[in-house]
Amino acid sequence: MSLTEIQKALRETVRSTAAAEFGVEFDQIAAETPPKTELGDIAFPVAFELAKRIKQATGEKRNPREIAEVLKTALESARSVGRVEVAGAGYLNVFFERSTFFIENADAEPLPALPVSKAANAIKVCVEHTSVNPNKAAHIGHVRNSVMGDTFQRILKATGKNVEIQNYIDNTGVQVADVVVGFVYLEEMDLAAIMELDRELSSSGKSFDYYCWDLYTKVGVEYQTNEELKAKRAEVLHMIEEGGNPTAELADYVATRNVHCILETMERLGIRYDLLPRESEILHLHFWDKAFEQMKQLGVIHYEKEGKHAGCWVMPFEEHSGTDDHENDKILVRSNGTVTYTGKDIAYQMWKLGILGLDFHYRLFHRYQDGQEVWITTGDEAKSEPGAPEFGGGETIYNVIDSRQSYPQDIVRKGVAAISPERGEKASIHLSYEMVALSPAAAEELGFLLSEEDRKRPFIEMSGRKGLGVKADDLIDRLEANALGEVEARHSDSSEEEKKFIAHQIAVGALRYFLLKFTRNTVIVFDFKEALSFEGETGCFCQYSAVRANSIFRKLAAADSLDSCRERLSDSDAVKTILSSGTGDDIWSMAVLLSRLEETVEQAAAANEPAILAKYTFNLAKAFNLFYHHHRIIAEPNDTKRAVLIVVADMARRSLTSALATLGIEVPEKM
RNA sequence: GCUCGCGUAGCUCAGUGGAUAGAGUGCUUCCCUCCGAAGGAAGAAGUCGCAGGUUCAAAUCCUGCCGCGAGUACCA
Repeated sequence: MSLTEIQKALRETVRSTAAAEFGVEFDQIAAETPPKTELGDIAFPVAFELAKRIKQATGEKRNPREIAEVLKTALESARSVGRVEVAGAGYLNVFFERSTFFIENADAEPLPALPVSKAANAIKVCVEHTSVNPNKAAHIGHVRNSVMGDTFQRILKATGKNVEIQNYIDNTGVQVADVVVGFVYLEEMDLAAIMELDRELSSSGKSFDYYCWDLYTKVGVEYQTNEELKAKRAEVLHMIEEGGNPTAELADYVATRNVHCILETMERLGIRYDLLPRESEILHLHFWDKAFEQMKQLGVIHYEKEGKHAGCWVMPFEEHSGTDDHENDKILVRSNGTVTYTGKDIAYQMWKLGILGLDFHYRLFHRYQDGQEVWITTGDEAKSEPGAPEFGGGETIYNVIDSRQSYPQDIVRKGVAAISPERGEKASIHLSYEMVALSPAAAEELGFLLSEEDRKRPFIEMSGRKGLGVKADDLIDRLEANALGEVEARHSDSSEEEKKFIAHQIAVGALRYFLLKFTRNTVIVFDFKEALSFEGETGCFCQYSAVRANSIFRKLAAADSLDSCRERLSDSDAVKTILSSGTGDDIWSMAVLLSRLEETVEQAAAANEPAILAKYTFNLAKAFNLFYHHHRIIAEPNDTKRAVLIVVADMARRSLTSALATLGIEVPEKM
């Protein structure tokens, strides 16, 4: 019986006993982990709650301790339970039957569902993340989005879901238009010239997205004084939206090149996608028209004849104002007949949920080195390619979008729920997160001049338009260089290739953990020293702990092979003695902690919070370091105890490796 | 104005109503003849923003206030 199963059974015991003995129905049984191993393995503060409910129901006053005693008897007869204590005013502290649990779980998989198969009965969910405007290189703020989304999809897969990963490409928006304005009107380039430039850049080791980053900034600066240039933006945007003209062709080239660059950046971090849905197709395949039709029919939106919004199609939205004068109704179709971004987003969300009644056409966009495919949407049926999986139609849709967009996300969720009340708002989940900002010092370190006012601010928002930000590839490069220095100092005898590979794994671990250790609603104020650190609460610390654990198994004597150690556990009395001895608590608490991975993953999935798993992983690594320092594992003289220690070390390294893999972090061969 | 988020150790942050509020970092002092020191041990460091309330029990829930941030477009 795994820990999760035991917990489930115990909760059920409490629930049914409360119902049978006291006639009180519980839906949620609170359970907690006691602060110390000596206080038990799982605790129920449920007697207090019961006392209150009995009083409410019957007026009868019952002593919590007395109630706890009744529950105690029931819990004691449950499987895997050693003993139960009533502590304090009425706590129920449950102690597991240690040796039974330990022997049963010695070779259990830490996460049964990893890696997940696309089983036929698995629930399909969609996760949209990254969605960087394809007009420049990704910066560290974008990476927070991608790492969050990628980690969350790994967590969902670990809970048995069939996950589809989408990266939305806004290839017809103003940001792309701005860079196109730069190319055409500042650089005076046509498509051929841009393709030539692209070739020159790649042959000199420079990247297209970095070039666009600078150009985008240049356009932004120029707009401030050049009204004529600014007027070109609307013109260019219109051409791009319309399609089928040289400007649109040029824009498509620029956007597609940037998408390739961003995919390469993310691949460095182990982040991949299944599908790239593009805005151009949402426009050209008339997704909005279809959604519009449904919304009109269902009366979700209405045409405004007078007032502030005269001539527009609006959706009522009162959440943000106390008034009922409809001032805050959301406009979906402007008075000139064009659709707003939010309108398009509702149509797109409907497609994701499989309730739009339209589909994209698809073609293969990219194949990763190991053969995994990324597909992209196309509006031209003739260009669609065979072999595309079925996309969209998720049971639940997770959108990883920063918290500044929670207002439009609210509207999308409510709009979609109004069209499909049976699915409701629960089907759309906004995984919001706070931005990555720069400390004033970090901004100056990047060479930006700050005003007096800015210098006093707690942080400064990154801005692609201003070119203010830490580019993802730059930071990964720095991390890899620093890690390589450390690897070289320790393993000068390894091959260059191997050293670089290890440095890469460490760099990815450092960056991913750094972005995951903060909870979603914490603004990360970026600090170079902290982000580049390999000490303390870092990915590197967790990797190092797993590497040490692995090294134990390289030095194991033949007689102490894992199999023979597990066999030695069959002497359950000897195991029992060891686990109940002086150092037994220490060994036992390690075994319990490492068994909590599955529970933690489920908790992270339920709370939509990857940081929960990151914190657990760090605590597991720390606990293993402690265990490692307290016990001589290989040199332990007692045969059974040595077997127990080796088995615990094995369980710990497998749990740690699984936890790290779910965070998208690999364990290097050596460090 | 309204909506949302935040305020916990010098700093950066964890903390599903439950037991003595915890990490990392910084600071002081130790520990490699050892299964790898990217590590470990010990110490100092707290008015959980303020004031009320609910509760057997509040950092956690409710109300008010103070401070900080974001959002509140016929932009995306």
